[in-house]
Amino acid sequence: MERLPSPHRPRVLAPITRVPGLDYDVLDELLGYALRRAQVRMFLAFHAATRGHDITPPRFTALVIVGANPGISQSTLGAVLGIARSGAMLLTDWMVGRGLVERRRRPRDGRAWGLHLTRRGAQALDKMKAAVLAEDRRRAASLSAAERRELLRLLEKLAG
Amino acid sequence: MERLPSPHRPRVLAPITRVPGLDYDVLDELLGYALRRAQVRMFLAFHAATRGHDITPPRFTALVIVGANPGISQSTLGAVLGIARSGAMLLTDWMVGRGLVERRRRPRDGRAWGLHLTRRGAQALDKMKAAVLAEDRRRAASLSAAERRELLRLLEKLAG
DNA sequence: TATTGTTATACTCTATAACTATA
DNA sequence: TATAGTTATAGAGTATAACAATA
Repeated sequence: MERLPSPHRPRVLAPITRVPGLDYDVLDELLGYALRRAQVRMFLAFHAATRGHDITPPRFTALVIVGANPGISQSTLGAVLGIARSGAMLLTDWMVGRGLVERRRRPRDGRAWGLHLTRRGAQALDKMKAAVLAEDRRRAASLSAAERRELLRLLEKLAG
Repeated sequence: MERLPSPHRPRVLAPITRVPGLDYDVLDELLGYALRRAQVRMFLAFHAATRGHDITPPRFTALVIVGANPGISQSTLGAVLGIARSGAMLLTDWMVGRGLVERRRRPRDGRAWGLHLTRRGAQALDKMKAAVLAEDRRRAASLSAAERRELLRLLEKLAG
């Protein structure tokens, strides 16, 4: 049962275009502001790549992490995403409700669930990964391959 | 009248630390994900620099833009921030309520307001700009000056 | 005691839509 | 007709707090 997008769902960030003739003052010297603008652009790439999948960056991240780390707990998933347990729970509910992930009881610890991709989840994720990666590269086409690698390196170094 | 921070206000993003021993799969190859992590780090810098000011990145951006472009309209301000008119209105209400900005009628166009910093707003903004810029640089101290410039250049190129 | 998952609740941000006044 | 501002309303995302089950 495909969920109809409500009038409020599309929620695509507008591209933050520079308004001509305006003075941006100190904003032009702030890494934080430059990061924000670049991130909005890459979010639009993400959105274009996943159109019609009802997916968001946190949801995609969660699926990738579950896929690469089968049996991970909801709490650890929340730690990866930097959100509270209650949020990780709602996110998991969404993945389970979509039939992409299943909760399995852990043999050693009756408190925690282990999360696993379903067959359908694995198939859907493979397609999404390819599409997102391709679009991420396409939107960064204004950079040379060397510049792209250098940007990734500097961002990693900055994020710590 | 200083507004008391409700239990919900602090709302500081957790630093997205990499969980050791976990496989991040394709996320490590995505510019979008690297940008997000770096941006969270720089947001924490912003938060540290503006502690106690009840300020957020959009509010700071708005104040800087009004300061550097006196007489700007709410709609244009919204365009800079990439938000709808209604949101620009609430943002302006906040600045006016804080005594940082005032709305002045325009002589030529009775529809639009012109936004201007108050004397108090100009003083507060000067302090904030200095603090935010210093902290932005401090958090990027893991980069050399040349790397910082190169990162800014690449981000500008990417954001378009 | 500490941790995992869960539920209930609250808040921020932003969107859409309809309206008023002015151009 | 078009634009600026305004108001009302709705939804997504995430937080805190309290609780039960398990460790």
